Amino acid sequence: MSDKQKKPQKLKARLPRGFVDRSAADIHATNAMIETIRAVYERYGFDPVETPLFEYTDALGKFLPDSDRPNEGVFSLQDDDDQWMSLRYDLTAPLARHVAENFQEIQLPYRTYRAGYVFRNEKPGPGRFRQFMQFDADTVGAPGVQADAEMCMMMADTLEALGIKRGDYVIRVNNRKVLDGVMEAIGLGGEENAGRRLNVLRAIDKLDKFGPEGVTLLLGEGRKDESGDFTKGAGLDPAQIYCLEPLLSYQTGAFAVAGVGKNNPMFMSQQMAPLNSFGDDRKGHQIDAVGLENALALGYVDAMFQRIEKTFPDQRALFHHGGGAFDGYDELTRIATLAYASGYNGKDEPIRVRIDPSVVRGLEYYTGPVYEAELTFDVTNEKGEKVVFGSVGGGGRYDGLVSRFMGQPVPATGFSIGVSRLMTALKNLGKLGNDDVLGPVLVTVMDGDVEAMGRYQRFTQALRAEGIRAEMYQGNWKKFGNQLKYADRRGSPIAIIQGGDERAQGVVQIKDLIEGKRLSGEIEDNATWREARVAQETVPEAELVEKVKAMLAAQAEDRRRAGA
RNA sequence: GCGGUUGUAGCUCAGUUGGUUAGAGCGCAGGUUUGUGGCACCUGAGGUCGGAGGUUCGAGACCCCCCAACCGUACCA
Repeated sequence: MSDKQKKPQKLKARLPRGFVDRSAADIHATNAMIETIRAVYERYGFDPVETPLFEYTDALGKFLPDSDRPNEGVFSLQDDDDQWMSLRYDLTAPLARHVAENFQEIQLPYRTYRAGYVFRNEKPGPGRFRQFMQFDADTVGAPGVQADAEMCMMMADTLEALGIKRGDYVIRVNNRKVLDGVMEAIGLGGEENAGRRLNVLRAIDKLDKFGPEGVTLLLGEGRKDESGDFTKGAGLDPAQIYCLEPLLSYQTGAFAVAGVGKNNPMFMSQQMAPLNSFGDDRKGHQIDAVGLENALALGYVDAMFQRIEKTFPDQRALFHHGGGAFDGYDELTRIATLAYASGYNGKDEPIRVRIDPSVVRGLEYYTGPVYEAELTFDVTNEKGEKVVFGSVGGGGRYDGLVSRFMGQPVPATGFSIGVSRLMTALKNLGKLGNDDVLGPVLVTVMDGDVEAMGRYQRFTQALRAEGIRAEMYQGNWKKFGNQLKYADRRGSPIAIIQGGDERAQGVVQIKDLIEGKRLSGEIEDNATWREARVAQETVPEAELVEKVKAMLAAQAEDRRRAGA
């Protein structure tokens, strides 16, 4: 031991990586958002249900506990009976467990919603946390695509209820059967190719990030990123990539020139005259049923099928009645029809539910339609850069998830809204209250004896009884300046002051802190400022509450005018 | 996991080719003022210079290893 005494190392105050503390303003804003979303879901006839944050690990997914750590990606711990438990990473798997466990009591179709935190043990990034809130809605026990179509419409309604304008968002819809069929056709079917299929889906999923060129590289040999790091590709050959190309070149407004001939479908950009694209009238009738844009999208899918059929002629069964890819196409057509019939893609308004074959979405358990809510306006981030905000929620059909727990098939479809992420977007849109919560009226303490304190407390309670936020100063009352400083920092609108002089006369001082702050700009000298006692009124004790009410009302009116 | 960048006070950052006791602004605390917010002035607290080792008479700086954060990439059921 040396003579030099080291100071004891102070504990470092630090938040775990990927977690956040939430401020009062944030909590108020979140509550308001959740209430808005909830109202929409309720209107659609959905009922709430709540499940706990923990589930047995095996109920959550395909992962099974092995060694110390059951699996990456989830937070897990071992119960005292050695069973592995995990924090939920989404709200869908716990719902499936709930339904399976209470199957007797639940009336199908079961329409339900719930909001809550989910946890992912992953590397956090900007806007990505390890704990975040989701708000889900699901319909369990409804096999038809009308359930999926309704989910898309409800997502659209929800975004609009939150103040996002039509045209500033779009619900993009695809069908896993289409992607699965396409991959099967180009020789990626079967259990032995599961890994490659996953790689292909992952590559396509990065379309918005890397563009068609980047994804083409990922489908083939691989791609080098900015830092020089090389990402290995899916290893497809040129013929296979040729078949997948249409998925990559599809974009908002793109369409296929199917009519050039079944033997030579072409894919062109949106500048071409759209109606001419239907050289044969086989698709023409769809415009009346699904609207122009989705008719084009469906035509595009059809044209892609033709290209693949031509390249792999022995796979043609997949793309006709009874084939998987055709099923997917057919379901997409029906969703588009339902949306159009319900007025969701009106003639003179921006499209809301858009068929888009490039949507991949959640890689594992989806079995049919998948959908994604995307914001389409530009967002400026903290660094002043323009970024595309992208997806704020999504979902799809998961017919296999409940039946994992039971012997019979239980179809289900549902979606999830990323509450935190959507809130960031709403902030950027200015749709979310920068309106800070008003601080409490502060009853200051001039004298610290019990009798005086009792009076101050009585004032405070009288204000509270009228529904006014109020508090008596709880800090060191001897420093009076600090009391007003405190009120100022807290955003208190009004301070109540009663010292010995006022007490003797049975009056109180009511100080308008907001008006006072404004006037302080006009006073240079500190002494003058202190003497002036600006924006203060003296009223009899009995009129305290009424006067405060009047003053608050006047302040509210000022704010309203300034905001308008 | 892989690649790159960066680690100095609560925060944002200076710190010269290696040279005495590591600085500033903001914030915080106290005071001018035990009856009035802002502004001003005065005073003070606050540092294992991310950690360990090495080179050197001497390291915040140079070298090596480790750690962490950030960005990109991969994974994200």
